[in-house]
Amino acid sequence: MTEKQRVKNISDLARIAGVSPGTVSRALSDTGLISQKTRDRIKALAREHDFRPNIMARNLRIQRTGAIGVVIPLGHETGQHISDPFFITMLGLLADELTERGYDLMLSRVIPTDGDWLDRFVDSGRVDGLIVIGQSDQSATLDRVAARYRPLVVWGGHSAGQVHCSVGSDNFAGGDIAATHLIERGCKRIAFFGDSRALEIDQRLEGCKAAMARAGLSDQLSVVPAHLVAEAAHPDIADFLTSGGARPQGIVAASDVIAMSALRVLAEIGLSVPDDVRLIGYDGLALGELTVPRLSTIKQDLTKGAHALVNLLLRRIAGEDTDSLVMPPELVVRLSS
Amino acid sequence: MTEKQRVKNISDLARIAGVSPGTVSRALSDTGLISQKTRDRIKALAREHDFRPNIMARNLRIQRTGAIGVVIPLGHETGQHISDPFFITMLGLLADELTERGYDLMLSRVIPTDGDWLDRFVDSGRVDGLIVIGQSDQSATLDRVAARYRPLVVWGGHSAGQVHCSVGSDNFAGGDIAATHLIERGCKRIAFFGDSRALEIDQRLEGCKAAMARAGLSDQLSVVPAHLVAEAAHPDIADFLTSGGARPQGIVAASDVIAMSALRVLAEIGLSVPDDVRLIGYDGLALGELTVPRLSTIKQDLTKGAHALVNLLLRRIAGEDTDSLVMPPELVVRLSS
DNA sequence: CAAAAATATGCAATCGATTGAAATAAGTGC
DNA sequence: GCACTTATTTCAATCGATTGCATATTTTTG
Repeated sequence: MTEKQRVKNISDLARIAGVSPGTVSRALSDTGLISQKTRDRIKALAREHDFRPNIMARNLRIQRTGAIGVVIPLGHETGQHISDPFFITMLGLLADELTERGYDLMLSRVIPTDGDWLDRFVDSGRVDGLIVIGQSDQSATLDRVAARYRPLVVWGGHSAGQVHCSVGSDNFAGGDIAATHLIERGCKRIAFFGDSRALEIDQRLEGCKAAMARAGLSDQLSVVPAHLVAEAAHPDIADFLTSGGARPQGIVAASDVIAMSALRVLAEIGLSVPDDVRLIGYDGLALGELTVPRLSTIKQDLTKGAHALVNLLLRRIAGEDTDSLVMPPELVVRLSS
Repeated sequence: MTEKQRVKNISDLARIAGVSPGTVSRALSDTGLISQKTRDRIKALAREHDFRPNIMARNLRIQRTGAIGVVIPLGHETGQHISDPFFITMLGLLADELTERGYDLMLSRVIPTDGDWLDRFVDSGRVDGLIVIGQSDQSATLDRVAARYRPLVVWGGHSAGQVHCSVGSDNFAGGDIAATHLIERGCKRIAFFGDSRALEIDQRLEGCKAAMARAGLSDQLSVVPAHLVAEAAHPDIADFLTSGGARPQGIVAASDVIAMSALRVLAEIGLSVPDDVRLIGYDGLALGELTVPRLSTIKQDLTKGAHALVNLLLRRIAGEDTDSLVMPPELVVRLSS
């Protein structure tokens, strides 16, 4: 009650407690060595004056920030904003994982204009480690930085010879599964919607191609480089579907959001899903449950992914070297295919 | 090339340059006083050794962190995750605004279990200011903390006598507009989908009630406390619509995501939108463009909102006192109503 | 009961950049 | 060439917590 003078640092508290600052520090941080009695007394005192040690000073001294950077590079996208629900899902999961482990999450969206964006972040000393969500078209940059900066993990595709540590689903397999599924349902002409400049998407496309080839339908695949951002994807898709070419019987969308765009365009031009056109998305977002018809999709286990990302990162921070993780994707058949 | 010894601090660089650390500091930070010549020389040297001043030390000395906390309290929600695209949209915009102004964004999701969650964050000294997205049911906590901690702004509803500084749209007006719109289209029985424990949602509901009262339809409004989280909202809505009560002619959903859930349930039970039931959402998310039929909604200008949040926060950090901002919502009529 | 061992606390250097005041160098006027 | 500004640069204290080492206090033990 009688808050004579605000206790602003460890020395103030030390004075009040009649001990040295060092003792207070040790007492508060439970670094053995201090008798139970004084420890309790100091802790009580700290609570009473609601004193919390200054984090910046602590960070400086122990040389860690307690924060992990989460970066979303939007290299191949001209659109300004992160509008893909995929990101928030991943972000929410990462926030959970990191919080649980006592780390803060520092968010940064980046539109890589030069090859320097990642270096700047890494060297800023703001974070103890970095999680990059999606390679976009920045694999080279990621590899270069990963070679000198250990605590870096990436959500996304895995490619042979890649230097950086990545976690993701097997995009090639996913693309293959998606196309195979459509083929099994009788589709011959298939369109792939997605911009293959991004690594993961390219891999999904390659998977589709493999499936088509196996079925002897290689020449039946059209590729539409639809934007990831919903608003931008719409015209891409509309142009393709109304351009008068042979109408696809099946569509593999590189993300659930693109699939939703497609769903709307199809409705607008009066095609029924799945009767006229079969459609399958990619990601397995909760959103896919809300569409009409509910969206078939290739599901990535993001919970497991976020968990793995954080695990690997912490091991790397500890100095360990870690392998990439490729998780199997899962076909979820709902009503759109 | 001959990187004899890594330059890790300002003193190392000072030694190389043959000047004092103070001079290096001033040269690098463009604090006048240093001759153009040495300044250029030191900057060149810094670039050459790619040296960047240690941020933690800087922060400690100048007593600011350069980071703004963004908190999403999920008080009234039992669901575990942030799955509302509204958040990512807001988050993306805030990231833009903050980055532009040289601040980092520290993300934190909180499930308030005690009344202490906000204090902990505020006192942690990790951030220079705090943006809270949505009051949830934590208005009291927000008011209490705002009384002692200036740099705090909240996205959400504004209520008379509120202590904390908020930015948001006029939820009451929005609810009123939504209901009025449906009434004008001939709806008499109207249902409101949303959990009114959250302040903003309660205000939207009150707006609806006002509109209904004006039209002499007060007894025709049913309220369904649907969850914000999409997965959880679905059964809430399905139960209501299939419970055999009089079917509503119009639905006001408290968010676009809830509206999407409703859209799906309506499709499942074979009701057509807008022919059998008219539906309007709230938020004005890009997502609403992707639904079939495209979603009518009450649009909040989130870009302006994010801009205002950051502006007000920075003014508060500077010591100024600021008023809350209530923005007018806008009716966007698409095809669902 | 003294010596040895164990435990508790204090002391002071350290992390790395910033900044007010003091010192030095350069420039100006007469 | 001297006194006097003015422009640069250096010095040293500071931000606040941590921690190796030294010292003081207790406890144990022979």
